[in-house]
Amino acid sequence: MAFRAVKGMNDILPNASGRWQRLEATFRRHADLHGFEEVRVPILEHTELFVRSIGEVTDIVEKEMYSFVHRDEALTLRPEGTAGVARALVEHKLYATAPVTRWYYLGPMFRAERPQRGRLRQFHQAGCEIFGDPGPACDAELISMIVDLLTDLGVAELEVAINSLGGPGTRARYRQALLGYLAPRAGELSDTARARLEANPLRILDSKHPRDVEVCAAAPSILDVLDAEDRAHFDGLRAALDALGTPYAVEPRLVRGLDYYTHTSFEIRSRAGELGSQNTLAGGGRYDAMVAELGGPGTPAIGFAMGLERILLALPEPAPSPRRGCFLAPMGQAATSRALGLARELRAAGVRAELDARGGSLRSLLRRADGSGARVCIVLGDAELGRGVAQVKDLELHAQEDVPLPEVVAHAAALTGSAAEAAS
RNA sequence: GUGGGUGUAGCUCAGUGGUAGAGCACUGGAUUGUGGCUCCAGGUGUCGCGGGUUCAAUUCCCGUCACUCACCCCA
Repeated sequence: MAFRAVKGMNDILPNASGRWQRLEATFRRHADLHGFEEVRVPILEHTELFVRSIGEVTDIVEKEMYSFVHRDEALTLRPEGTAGVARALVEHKLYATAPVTRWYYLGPMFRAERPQRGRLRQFHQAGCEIFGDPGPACDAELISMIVDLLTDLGVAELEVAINSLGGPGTRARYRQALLGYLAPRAGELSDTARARLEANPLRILDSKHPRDVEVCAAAPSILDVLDAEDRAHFDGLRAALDALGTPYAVEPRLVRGLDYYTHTSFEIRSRAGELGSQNTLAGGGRYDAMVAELGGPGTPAIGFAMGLERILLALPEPAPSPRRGCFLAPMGQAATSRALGLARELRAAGVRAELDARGGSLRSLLRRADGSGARVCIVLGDAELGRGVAQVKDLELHAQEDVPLPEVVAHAAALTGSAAEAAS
């Protein structure tokens, strides 16, 4: 094998693309139902955009971005979707057009991490962003939408975790409190956690390292230092989730790795399917400061992204797809000529039609027809041509009949059920 | 980036210090034109790559690469 795909960047072959299409269609439907419209932004952005929005000392920016300089321009393959979408909002001044903007996006993201189950270097996210609504009702609606969407798809064993990171003042205050607790215990922390002590102590809270978990168990909770406004928002979120009937768990140590979150942050996880330890299906939160940071007016915002590969891993095995369309099996030169025209007519009538002109015995032709997944096989040999008919076989019902050539299209359309779809 | 596991047919895997197998898949056939089940037949492998030990390596040793799981991180 001379060439391989780049590590961590997988092909999605036709045997899987059907599942992707269903997943994407379901996401689009739910997003549309909630009033979101699709926005498509570039995969490549100026490196500085991600540094500014995601945060300089985050792992993503420090070591996971595909960055390069091209003709004096520092560019980066997007590691997440929110920054580009927020940039587009500001660049086109769309905050001035409507008080609230609801956008969704879909597409590949890139992070240079070591691949493992549920973690790729090129992976796909679908996400929604709401600009201009300070919440917390819309925060809850977003979370409930994800739960509905995943449930609709068939993902089992969902759990919702929520937390509040408070506003900027709260965050600074909590940072000090946490540092006050952790610094004296630095010796008990893991190496990575200790290294993070100065730069980003909050991140130590969601370490999975047993030592860190133990140390953090008794750490002060951010929920205890929320100010009145933060608390009102968080209480409002909980009340709205209760009103929606969406179960959740409060996790005071839920921090997440992007610096831009304020107030609400959340994660949706599952233990279902073939998910490994990477079991966060969707995550998000409020980022009230980002739009201003990118040069726009102060605009509250919230959003989430979900990992499509992970959702696919969590999904149960799909039912085998039903037989559909026609397989044309001509035998001989004259029959092939006739079949060519027939196939074109079928397609014009909205019937999926596959022509196999390779010839062979009728047995092998039928085997191929069967293997193709077609509902109907149209056999056209010298005997049929001589009588002006085609043999139309229903591969599912094991029924067959000779049909006069002019009626074959209508007959096949009826059998495959394609006519109605084509007409509507 | 750190640690563990695994690399044999298209796929899933077995196997042995003496140059390799099964199942599935694929293709063809089973009274000269009838699919799925059944039966028969058919083929491919640099045994990941490089080096070492040995009369002899797919098997043992070292290195390397790839894949994979976990940490880390996050979707």
